[in-house]
Amino acid sequence: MARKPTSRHAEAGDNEAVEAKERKGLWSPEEDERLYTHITRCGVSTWSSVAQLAGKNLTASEPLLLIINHRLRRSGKSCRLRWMNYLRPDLKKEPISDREAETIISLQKLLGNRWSVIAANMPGRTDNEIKNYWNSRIRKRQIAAAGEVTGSSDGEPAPEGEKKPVGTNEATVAAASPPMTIPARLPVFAFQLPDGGAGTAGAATQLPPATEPLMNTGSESEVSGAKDSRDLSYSGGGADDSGDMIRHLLALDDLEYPADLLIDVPGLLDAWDCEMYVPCTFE
DNA sequence: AAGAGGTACAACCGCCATATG
DNA sequence: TCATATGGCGGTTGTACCTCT
Repeated sequence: MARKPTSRHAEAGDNEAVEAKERKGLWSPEEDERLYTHITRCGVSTWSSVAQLAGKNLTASEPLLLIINHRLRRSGKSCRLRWMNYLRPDLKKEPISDREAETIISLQKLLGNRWSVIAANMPGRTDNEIKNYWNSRIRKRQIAAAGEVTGSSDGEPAPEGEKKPVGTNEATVAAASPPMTIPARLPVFAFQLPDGGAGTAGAATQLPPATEPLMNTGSESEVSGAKDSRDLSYSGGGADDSGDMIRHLLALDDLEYPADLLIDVPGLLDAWDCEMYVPCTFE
């Protein structure tokens, strides 16, 4: 949710002409536009160069001072953060769904606070977003639930703020009552077998647990590979909704399957949302 | 209506890993 | 091999906004 630029923006803006210092604080719409325009047109070589060049698309005849004034006085890190967490066109704008919350809980249990890895398996979501969600909602609820278990709580209901933003399943799982339920295959990728009709959605549960692939994301190249594969996730009821297709959820280590078997639809969690596989108990 | 307190979220900070010269 | 630059990550903070009293 974009917040309205605050007075801090105006103050900073007033000083822009005379102050060449690096800016901090919330990004103004103008800064966003400059950064977005620059990256979509020119891409990113290095973030520090983006910070210097964004907004510099002025003619060579522009006075130097004008160029400087239009330049983004943001650090490369700040530019990267803004792009990754807010401006990227593939980001989902809608609130985190119940299913996504369940995924977050499951993956956090598996991986700990490796938010970037968790985010890599949730297309359209950023590590920052997931981290914030965890810290502001799920963790508090778990703490509250733990308090109830130990009897230290006076039966106080889960922290309200929970105008029920997430589902009851999530609340149940978050109640710190193992064994928790997680999918047999983490919903990373989906594909369609060529011999349609030879199985059911439940077949997914016969595959081995997918704990390994997520542990294999040690290198950045692997992680970026996962990003590239996001378009391959399954959407129940797609164009070819014959109903007798076999759809299996794949994990990162299953990518040796021919690419043409992969169904090109957006949204990793669509498969989850369509309940095309059956969760199983995981110790 | 106004203030207090809570929540959600954007952004910063510090550390670490990697790349480059 | 070392120094420096850069990018990435997780933890944390600051604050706009919301809800309650």
